[in-house]
Amino acid sequence: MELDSRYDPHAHEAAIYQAWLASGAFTPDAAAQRERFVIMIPPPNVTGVLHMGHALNGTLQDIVIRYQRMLGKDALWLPGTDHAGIATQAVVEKKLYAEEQKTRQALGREAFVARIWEWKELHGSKILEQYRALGSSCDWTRTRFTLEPQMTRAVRESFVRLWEKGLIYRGARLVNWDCVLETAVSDDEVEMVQTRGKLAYLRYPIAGQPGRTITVATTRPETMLGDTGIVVNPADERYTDLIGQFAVVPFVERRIPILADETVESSFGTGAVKVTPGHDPADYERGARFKLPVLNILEKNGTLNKEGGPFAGLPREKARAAILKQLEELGLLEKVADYVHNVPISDRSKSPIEPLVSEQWFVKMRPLAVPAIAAVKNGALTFKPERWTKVYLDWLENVQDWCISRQLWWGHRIPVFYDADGVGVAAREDLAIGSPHPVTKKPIVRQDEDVLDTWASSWLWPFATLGWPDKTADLARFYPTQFLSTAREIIYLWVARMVMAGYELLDHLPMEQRCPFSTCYVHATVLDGKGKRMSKSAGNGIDPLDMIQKYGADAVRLSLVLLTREGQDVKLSEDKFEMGRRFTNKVWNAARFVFGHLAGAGAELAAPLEPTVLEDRWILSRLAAVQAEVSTALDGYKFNDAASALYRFVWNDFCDWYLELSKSRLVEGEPTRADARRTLYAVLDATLRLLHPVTPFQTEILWKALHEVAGRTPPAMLVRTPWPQGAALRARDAEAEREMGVLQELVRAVRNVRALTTIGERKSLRAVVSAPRASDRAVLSSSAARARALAVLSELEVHERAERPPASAVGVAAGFEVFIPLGDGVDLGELAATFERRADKLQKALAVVDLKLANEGFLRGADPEIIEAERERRAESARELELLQRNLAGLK
RNA sequence: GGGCGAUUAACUCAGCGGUAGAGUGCGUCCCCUACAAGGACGAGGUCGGGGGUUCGAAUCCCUCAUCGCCCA
Repeated sequence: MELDSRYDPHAHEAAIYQAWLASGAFTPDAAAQRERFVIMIPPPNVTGVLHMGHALNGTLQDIVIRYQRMLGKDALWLPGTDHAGIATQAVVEKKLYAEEQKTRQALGREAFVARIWEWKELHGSKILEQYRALGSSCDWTRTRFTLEPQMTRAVRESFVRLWEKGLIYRGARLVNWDCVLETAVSDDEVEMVQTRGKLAYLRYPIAGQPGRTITVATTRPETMLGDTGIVVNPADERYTDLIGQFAVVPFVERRIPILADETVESSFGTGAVKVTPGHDPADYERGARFKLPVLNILEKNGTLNKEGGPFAGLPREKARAAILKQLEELGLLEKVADYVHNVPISDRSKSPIEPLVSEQWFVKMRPLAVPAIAAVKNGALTFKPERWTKVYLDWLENVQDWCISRQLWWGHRIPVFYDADGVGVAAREDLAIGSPHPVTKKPIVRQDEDVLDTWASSWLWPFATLGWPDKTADLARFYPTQFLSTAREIIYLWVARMVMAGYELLDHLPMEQRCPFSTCYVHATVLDGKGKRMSKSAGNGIDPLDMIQKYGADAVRLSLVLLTREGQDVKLSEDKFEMGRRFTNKVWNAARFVFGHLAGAGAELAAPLEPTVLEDRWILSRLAAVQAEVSTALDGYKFNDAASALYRFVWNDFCDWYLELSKSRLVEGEPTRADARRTLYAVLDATLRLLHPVTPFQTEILWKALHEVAGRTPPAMLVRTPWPQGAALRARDAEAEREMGVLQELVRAVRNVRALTTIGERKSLRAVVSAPRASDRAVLSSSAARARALAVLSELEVHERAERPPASAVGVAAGFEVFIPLGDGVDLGELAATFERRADKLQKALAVVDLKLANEGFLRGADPEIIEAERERRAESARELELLQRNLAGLK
């Protein structure tokens, strides 16, 4: 295979992905009886497009699943999408209106839902295709959708079970109401948007005290029509005498009580607070405490209803303006001040949410929360990073009942059927109109119109996707799962609910097997270069597909992982992806080099690897070290540690030193050529495996090429090749690492001299080393050829003690000097300046160490090894300082 | 209002009790048949401020400041 000198991801990615699919590598082997490892994808919205958060999360999951697969586990990453009730309905509704000027009502429920399905079939797999572009090794044969028939069965089963246990009830509650889409929406579909608004100060006359008023401040003046009380802090002297009196709401002339409430903050507004239980969550609670009536002043579309008195029929914005105007005319508007506050905005319609009391279905959450709380306390569930445990627990310990009904058409229709008296019953199978009500025996007249919140299906995701409620083979084999990676904002909405559902519904399993996943990894939030959250509305997003297009999927994956430390947010700008591209190009070229020298080596490679040459022993030792580092990191989901260890190994050890050292041995006739080739082959082989979870495409291509050039048939695609471990690796070799360290010091010292004088890079030099330590001399003598090659030396003399030849430059390493005779006319000024700086630093370091070693407390308190290390360090520094100072004079 | 996190080189971030590190950027030099998307070398930090614990603090504790996120 001829390889370009530049890595071009586009030339290969699509074909590689197809080959993976064709090989069936992503589908766990049905016959296998191995340990399993399962990840359920957090299902993205069908309407969604891949954003950087998905790309990061997808990368992390893919790294885990590929690693586990290579470890020999039966690995399953199950993909799918979420029907995203309100979002999807809104998309199609908008499209219908834009293209045909039709409302969904005009079309009718059945036809409209059919339209959504059409849309879904056409566009619903887009985001999953984007996951493929990233390289995700999902088992696409098991792709799920939260609204498919199997999921509907699961949803109905769960609903009926909860119903039968009395955990589902219907009631009037305050919910987030979207007046445009005319549905309740969940808290997560509401965004708090900081808004410059107005704070209006309204005067309410006091009943029976003509001329006297009490002033309340509000950002939503129109809600005054629903006021049923006023509260003041009992300690607030301004209002003491008014407590127990009544105020009169203008326009509707309602008498409302003035009550004492210690929770009122006297510093806000006027210290007197109007209470509108029908249209404000805090007031709803306050009203409940004081048993104030709940008044609803709004129609479902946001216009004022008959409670609005003179303003009935007006849309809320118009009512607000009209009320302010009329209050002003009546002298009841004290003032209007500018005020910055948070306004709840519906994500879907972008209209302000109105808290509204309406009849909804609820799930009692308290009983479900109990085992979910126990799960983290008994270790069945672990969060990473660990601090998210608290967020999870806080929510569960204060959990509110869950409003599961939505006034939408797209979703799982609530399986409750009513008789003529309105008595409802939940049923697993549809009850036909006219059939007898199972309890009352009267004919069924209708099914509930509402659908369920999307989370009421996605909370079943970890097991409904495997066939539950049926006891399928998949369910038995793959539940519970091991790893869930998700965004922090859905810890309660989704994570906590899945845990609840697992414990509540998988009652055929013992308690310790019910938790749907054992590790919940909360990944970083992706921010833009300035530290703001990426969002479509802010327009500061970076499209991952653009980046994949530009830099390649591997580069995007690697960059994301290198940039994201555990649990910390990541600031991303486009240029960051260069890092990944450079690295993939580096790997590519290193491999090209190896391939170039492996051609025709087939027979040689078959011999066992018995390294005797220093650099071979050294690189194999480094390989063992990086394997251990990467394995430990991945076992602990420390993606950044794994990627940076690989980055350093490939670039700084393998490319910078090993490949350079191998060059002179790869010439025909060199005695250690076969060893070098075998080592190159072994190291590249293992390195590709170690890199594969992070950069799967490129390593797969190179894997194939490596085997081709070696004249071997790869046993399998890299994707299903074992992780290098055990006997596949050599043990660490401390002696080789030490010796290599000495060689590297010499080479650096010579290069340093070249750079700081005008000698240049290529001129061959004679070098004389003065090395008092026998161990250094031994290494340098036996490695003279290596040193000559790397430092471009014509000659290397090694002495125990050598005098500095006249007119020579000098390099100083920790334990030895290297003299380079130059003849006259070479400027050594810069070299001298560097020596001075180094000497200066060493002197300071020495002073610190001396202070330490003179400190009795240190000698008494510190570990003996630490003290020993400090003494060695002192000696080393002193030696180096002496060498620098001795040579400094001669350089001037 | 409650909670969480961040603050280390010009930038982005590692390090989290015992010699301050990387990548990018910057400067100088180098196209030698793996790679100029490269190589070599170098400059550059009183680890946000102030207290405390300790023989020893970027690292642990307290406090302040600034920025960000979540919840109410």
